[in-house]
Amino acid sequence: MALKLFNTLARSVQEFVPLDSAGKKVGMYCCGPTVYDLAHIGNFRTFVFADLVRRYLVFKGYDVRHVMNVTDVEDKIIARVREAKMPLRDFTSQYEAEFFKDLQTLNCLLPHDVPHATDYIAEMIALIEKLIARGVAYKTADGSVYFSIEKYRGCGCHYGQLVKLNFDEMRVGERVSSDEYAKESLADFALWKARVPEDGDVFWPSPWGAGRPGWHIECSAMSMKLLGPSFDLHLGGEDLMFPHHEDEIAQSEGAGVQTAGQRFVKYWLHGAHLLVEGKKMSKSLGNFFTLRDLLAKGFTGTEVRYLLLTAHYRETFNFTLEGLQGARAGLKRIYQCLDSMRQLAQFAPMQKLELAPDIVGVQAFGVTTEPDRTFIGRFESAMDNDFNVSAAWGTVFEWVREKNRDLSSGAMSEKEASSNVHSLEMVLNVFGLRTATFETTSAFIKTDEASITLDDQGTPEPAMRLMFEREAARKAKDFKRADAIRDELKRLGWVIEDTPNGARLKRL
RNA sequence: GGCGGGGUAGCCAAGUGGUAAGGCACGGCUCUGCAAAAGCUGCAUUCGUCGGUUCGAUUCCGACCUCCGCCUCCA
Repeated sequence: MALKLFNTLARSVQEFVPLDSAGKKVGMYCCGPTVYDLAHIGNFRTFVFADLVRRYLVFKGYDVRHVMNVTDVEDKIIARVREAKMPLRDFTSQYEAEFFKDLQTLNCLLPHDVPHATDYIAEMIALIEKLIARGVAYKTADGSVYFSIEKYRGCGCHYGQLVKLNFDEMRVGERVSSDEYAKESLADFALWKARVPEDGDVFWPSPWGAGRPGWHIECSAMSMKLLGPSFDLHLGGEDLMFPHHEDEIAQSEGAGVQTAGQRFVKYWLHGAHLLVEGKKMSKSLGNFFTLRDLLAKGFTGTEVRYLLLTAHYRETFNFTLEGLQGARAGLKRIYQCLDSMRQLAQFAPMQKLELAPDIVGVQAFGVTTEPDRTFIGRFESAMDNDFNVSAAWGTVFEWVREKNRDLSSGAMSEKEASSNVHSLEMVLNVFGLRTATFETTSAFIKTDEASITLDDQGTPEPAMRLMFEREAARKAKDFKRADAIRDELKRLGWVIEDTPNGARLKRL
């Protein structure tokens, strides 16, 4: 089955065919964070989507190289650095650390490369020199360098590939009075900005004098350095289409480094923004959420991730706390099913957060079981259709109901359970949601005629003791006592479930 | 003003020229000492409005209403 995706370049859905002649290697670049503040939930929608794309490509058998930049020099950062009176790196590294912490909470795989803009100044300068040499960039009197849209278009290049632009409204020769720089045309954009006093210590030497890079050049320089002048996928939020991505194309293709007939990027994917409670996020509306805000409300990264992955990436998504509550319930349903099947298949407790995105097989009874190909196939054809996660979840929930039915009627063998666990974990792994069951299940008492055994998964002593006491009370038909213990456990944050095989303790 | 994306049950959200997936919430039932979990079951004669094409449209076309995004700060 072939993956089809919406390529902004073509404004249509296209079959994904990697540039690699072997059809195996895939280069993927995602515009990363600008580290001047904590990232918000909207930013993470984009990064979680990128992570999904990567995981799905790996699932499809591709060898993916994922690059995500960190923008650590830029106007807003410089302004904040001045306020904070801190060295640039000290300032940006604190937000960068928080960003990666959040990314991990959301169970996003670390990109293979995380280039920092400030580490690639030399590459940017080299690229700018190439652009000047080819006549599509020019230096101004103050020592800045601009990209000339007019010259670029003059060489037969197309500016306006991702968005339709109306050049009649971008009159050449006009000046924006607020712009302190002297560029030839309004549409031109800065490749290199000459140093100004407000920049403080933030500047680098260059052939045109001290200064700092423009906003777009870093992505061109770093992506081409790490993935080559032509690569497969470039993703980012929809707002980056113009001007950021458009300018990236201009700079990268304007340098003439691609081989004939090749583009800078073959497929551009843009994720839609999200609204919070139906409105654009803003601090004054009180609907501005960082990940830590949501964690403080008692939600987990897993739940947030799941919610972000329930809607199609090209649709505006309305993020609400009510939705998050619903996400919790839905996810719980899936994990409950997985958990019961694991129990039946007698798997060892799940190991903590595993970062490898590929899952080859699940071990049970010393053998690797085969997944349910029908289910996986349904999931795959949904995802192949431009990452139609809603349809994919539909197949998952239908399958879960079917498995629950088998589970309760006793129609599922241990071996089938093992295969089903394998199947569900493969799918959950693509969503980056494979790892969370250990958060819910913690202890299980098996109550045979002869003995009581405990399958402990790190449950604290008091909860376990109460579970035993309740089990004893139930055997003695002292239900009043048993119910009192259940309430007590609830106060401690545990819910107890009586199953045909014994009691089970779960985190609330 | 230009360009683009939407409006599907209480909420979220797929989808198709042939009569509306899935999840959450809610109600009933089964199971249970009681619960929980799970299962079964009920829950949009209808897909923003009005026209048109068609044997048939939520799906195609047109107009309108409305929400949102981008138009050089922005995931």
